[in-house]
Amino acid sequence: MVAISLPDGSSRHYDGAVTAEQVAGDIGPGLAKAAIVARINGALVDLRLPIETDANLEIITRTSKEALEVLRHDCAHVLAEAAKELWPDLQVTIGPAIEDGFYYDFAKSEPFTPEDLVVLEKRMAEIVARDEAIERQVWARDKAIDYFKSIGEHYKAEIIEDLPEDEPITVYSQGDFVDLCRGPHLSSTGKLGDAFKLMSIAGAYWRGDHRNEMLQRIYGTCWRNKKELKAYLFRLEEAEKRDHRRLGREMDLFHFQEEAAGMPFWHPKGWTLYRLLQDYMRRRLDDAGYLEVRTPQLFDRKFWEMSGHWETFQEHMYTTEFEDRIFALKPMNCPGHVQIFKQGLKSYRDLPLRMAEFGSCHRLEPSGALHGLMRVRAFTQDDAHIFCTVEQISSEGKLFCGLLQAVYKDLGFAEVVVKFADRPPVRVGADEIWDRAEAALLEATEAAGLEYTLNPGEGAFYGPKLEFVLRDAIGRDWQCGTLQVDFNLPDRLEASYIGDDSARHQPVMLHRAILGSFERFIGVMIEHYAGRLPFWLSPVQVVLATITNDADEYANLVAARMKAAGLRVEVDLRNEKIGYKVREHSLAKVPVIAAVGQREREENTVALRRLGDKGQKVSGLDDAIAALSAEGAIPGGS
RNA sequence: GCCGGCGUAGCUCAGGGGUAGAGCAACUGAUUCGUAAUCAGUAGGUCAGAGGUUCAAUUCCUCUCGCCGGCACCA
Repeated sequence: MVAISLPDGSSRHYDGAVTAEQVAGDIGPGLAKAAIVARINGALVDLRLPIETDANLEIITRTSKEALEVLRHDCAHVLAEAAKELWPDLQVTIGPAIEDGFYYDFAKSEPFTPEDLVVLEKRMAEIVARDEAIERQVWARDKAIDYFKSIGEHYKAEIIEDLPEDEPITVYSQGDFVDLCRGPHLSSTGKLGDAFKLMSIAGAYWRGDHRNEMLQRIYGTCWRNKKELKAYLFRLEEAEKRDHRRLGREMDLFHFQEEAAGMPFWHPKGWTLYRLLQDYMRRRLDDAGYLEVRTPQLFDRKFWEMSGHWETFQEHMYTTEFEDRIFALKPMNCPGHVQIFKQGLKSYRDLPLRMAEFGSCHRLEPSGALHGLMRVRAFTQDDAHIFCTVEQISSEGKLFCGLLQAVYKDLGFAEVVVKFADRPPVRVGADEIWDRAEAALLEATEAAGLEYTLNPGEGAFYGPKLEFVLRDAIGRDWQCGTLQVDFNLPDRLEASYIGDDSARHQPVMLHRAILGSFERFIGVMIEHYAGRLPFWLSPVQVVLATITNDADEYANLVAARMKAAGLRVEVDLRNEKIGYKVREHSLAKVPVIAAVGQREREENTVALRRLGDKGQKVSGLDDAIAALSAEGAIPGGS
């Protein structure tokens, strides 16, 4: 007897082994049809896997969340089958489900073309229409290796060779296509449906290692139904509209050009935004007891050898040579800050010493890594180093987490995820110091009320770190802030302080940044807000648009008063219709358009139109100015 | 850096071995208008750069640079 317990608490009994497919059929034909896979005792398995002992069973249907991953994985297999049919000489490798879809990596001598995607997609639809049964088999290791070698699938054979000895080799077949796979899979290709689409062709290294050969990756997306697919494609279009590179041009914030690849040119409006953010950060840091400094851009190579950066990052540093010496543009600020710390003798009474710099850095990033403001070669960090004792790590960490949360909140990011990265296998420092540092950092995180996930073994070689990840308005994650504990650099650069025991001690250095870099953070903000920045950060807060020339004088007067109240105002006196002006300034994402005509002039009012609103609100001039300047106040003020 | 794609006016894009075209923007003029495009006219280009093939190259080929999609990298 096999007893199958179902999620509703009921159970069914069978004389012998049974499959989830049979159980679903017994419950009802509708369920059998909708079934995708089964969850047996917590693990997802094929519908046709025999259940031989008592078990908890849940039928996963198309509508359930877990179905998506299976559908996507199956879609990858159908893609592989289609590719194999169309190009029998290519080799298949791996093809997992990923967020929003799947990919499959192929080894093929000729590159795929965009037209190939169309042909592949058509063939995939045919395979779905064939409704081929998908069958699972367990093979002996040697047999599997021999088989895949015999059909010329050397990558597959390599994967099997590297699988742990005790891992069962499961092989799935659909039609003539046989693939090594852990599963689970649908019971037949017909269940895949038609809500999939091939998206792009890309290159990818075999096993993710740049020393290996490049494979050709095809990305696709797959959903439970056409409606979801359509919604996803729409979402992509919307995301494209908020691309900071596009908005940067449309809003006239910045540009790039090839003579300075990866180094932004900030236009007046973009620089206004940059300055507003910097002023805000500067005040936040002042209030939090940081001391701002400025260090040189160019250092003798020997300096970077001492700090240890030359050895690792030489290739990624800009250098120049004169008087037989090599100099490098600073790629980071830490060693410079240590030099300031080392000036004069420091006492334990000086600690914690919080040293901040809006440090301009240059890194020779690989050409393929550049991406708008998100990855640049010239950038400015909101960098600071806290020199403190081991005992102070916790309290300083907590203070920092609090500051970071306040800043993110002011900048409009409510969701912050924290990753705690602890000691890596290769590291410096005694284990007992690591114990204390990790404990202190964790304590600080918890005390700050931040939720965190563990990132085991991912800490820096010199100490544990926290990574702060922002979630933006459309659900994308951006790692911006960081807090790193460093035992190494103070040692290498011989920083010390005199303790209360009159002996020399080595300070701990906390590296920390909130924005990460101004450039990248501004990029993230532009995308988060889709260009519609908060009022206090808008480069132009109000445009005064006249309806006819009769109102020119009044418009200038209103603008002057608004400017006097600290608002950033532009005047549009052009001889254009108000509808035209509204459209233009709306597209430029100006938050408030103040229209003035004869009526406003006579009544001493302004007609305020908010970006995105349909109508406008007429208010008295004094009220409007008072309200707008209150709204424009920089948050977090003391 | 690697794989693939792309590079034509400020922007979005069409074209194609016989030295270029549209819409929007710009400029000029008319219009003075009440909330997301007023009308007309004018001007605008070493077709990314350098070589090569050809009687002739923006078009075909090679290289370089840049950008885009990924991968790798990210102190």
